[in-house]
Formats: sequence, C-alpha cells, structure tokens
Amino acid sequence: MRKKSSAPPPPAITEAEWIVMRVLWEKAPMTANAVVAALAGRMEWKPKTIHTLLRRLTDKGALAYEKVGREFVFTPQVRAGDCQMAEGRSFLDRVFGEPRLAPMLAAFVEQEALSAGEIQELKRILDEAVRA
Amino acid sequence: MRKKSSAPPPPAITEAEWIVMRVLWEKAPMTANAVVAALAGRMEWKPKTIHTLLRRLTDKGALAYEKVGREFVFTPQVRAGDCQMAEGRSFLDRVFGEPRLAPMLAAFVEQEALSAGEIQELKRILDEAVRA
DNA sequence: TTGCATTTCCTACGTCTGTAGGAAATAAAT
DNA sequence: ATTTATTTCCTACAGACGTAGGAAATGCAA
Repeated sequence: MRKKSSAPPPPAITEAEWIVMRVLWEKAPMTANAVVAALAGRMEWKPKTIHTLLRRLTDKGALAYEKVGREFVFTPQVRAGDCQMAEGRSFLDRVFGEPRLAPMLAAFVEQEALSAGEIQELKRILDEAVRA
Repeated sequence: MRKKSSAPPPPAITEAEWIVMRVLWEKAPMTANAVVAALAGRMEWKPKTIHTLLRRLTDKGALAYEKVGREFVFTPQVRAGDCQMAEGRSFLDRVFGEPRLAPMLAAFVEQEALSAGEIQELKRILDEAVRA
C-alpha cells in the first residue's frame, strides 16, 4: 500500500526536467555522465544543458548527490508517483477547473480520442482498483 | 458526433489564460468589462492584467473581437474540447512519457487518489463510450 | 464642437525556462 | 610535485509569462 504522501508537496518540475527525472527514476543512482549518455541521441542537448538541469533539480530538492571520486552520483529524493499526482492535479485544475479525473476522461471520450482497446484497458485498471 | 479536429492545432494557452478562457467558453460573447466583472473577487487581478490576457489570447487566435460601440466583444475561436485534448496529450507526454491516459489512471489508482464514488463515475463514462 | 470619461494600445519589468559558455577546482597520471 | 584531463560552479541570455502602468484614441454628453 503506497503511502498517502502527506509529506511536503514535491517541487514543481519543468518540461525539460521531467525528461531527466524519468531517466533517473528508472536507473538511479547515476552519474551526470550516465545521464548524458542515456539521453544522447534521444535529446539534442549539449552536456552542459543536462548539467544545468541536474543542478536545478538538486537545488529544488528533487535530486540529491553523493560525491564519488570526482563525480557526483545523483538519486531522486521524490517519488515519481508523488510528482505525477501533484502535476496531474495541477493540470486538471488548470485545464478543467477542478482536480478530478472525470472531466478529463469525459473530454477524451467526447473527442473520440480513445480506441476500443484503450477503453478496455482503462476499464481493467478500474476493475482492479475496486478489487484492491 | 464531435468533429475529429484535424484543423490547425489550437494555440498553447497559459495558466492565467485558461482562467479567462473558461469564463469566455461559458458565457461568450462578452465585453472586456464583463470578463473583468466575472473574475472580480475570484482573482486578485487588476483590470489591466485581464486586458493584457485578452489581447494575448486574441493575438494567438484563441479569441476574436467585434467592435460594438467603443467596446470590444470577445468570442472564443477554438473549442474548449480541442484545447483540453491538446493540453492533455502534451501533459501526458511530459509527465508520463506517452500520450495515453492509462498510465495516468494507473498512477491515480496506485496513489489511492480515487474514491469509490469516483471510480464508479469513471466506469460509467467508459461504459457510455462503448455504447456510443 | 469641445471636454470628458472610458477603452484600447503600447510599453515595461522581474521571474522562470531552455539552452549553454567560460572559469575554477580537483582527481589522476607522470 | 606538475601537468593534464575532467568535473563542477558560476554566469549568461533570449523568449515566455504574470502582472501591470501610462499614453493615445474614441464615443458620448453638453
């Protein structure tokens, strides 16, 4: 049972920062260079850019580092799920005026943005939620 | 059957702009002053601020005005649903790395962020989507 | 037609974000 | 102990955004 997270609200993460957080959440602990390597090709970012993002994320408490040799090894200090929820609620508020999922789902349905397969998948997720 | 919107992608709308768009989508056509009045109390915005937002929204094509007497009467040029979908996909991409709803729903479930009532509501929405 | 009150138009400014460069520090090699 | 290669630290800068002020225009009243 995931904790209900009444802890301090996770820091706001910007678009570019989400990209580096995702690699960290997947493979941390990682050195700066490992992050650069993981993003090479996928992103057209100079290493300096990634270093800046790592520093900013560290400044805002989303990451912490430990010095190993002369390199820093970064580890997330916030859970992906917590950040996703915080962003999700803020998104729902901004775009739908309330923090519930229903209006968003309704909008997707209304716009015929869901395939039959995805509808099944969503139902399955909800069924398991009830059963849990 | 809502159109599938293959039209030009709706312009990006910022946080503050969403607030004014929501009142416009609800009660347009409206004069600038009507918008100011509608937001008075709810927002701590000076009228000038709202005027700026109306101008920026007009500049980016989200609104259009018609001159009536010496006032402008504003009307949305984009549908709420289209903007919500565009924002939604961009949000899902940014935060979950893919534009599907499933990971977001799974995150809400995982974080126990859904009441039993809301789960029922979501299921109902999906059931009607199938039946449509 | 001349003021006047109201609206719109243009300008501003600090912060955040994406994107990165150069300087300084420091571990490793010789 | 020096040199050198690598890492980190500090600085930068343009564009977007929140927030708004002052100037200019334009209907309306007298």
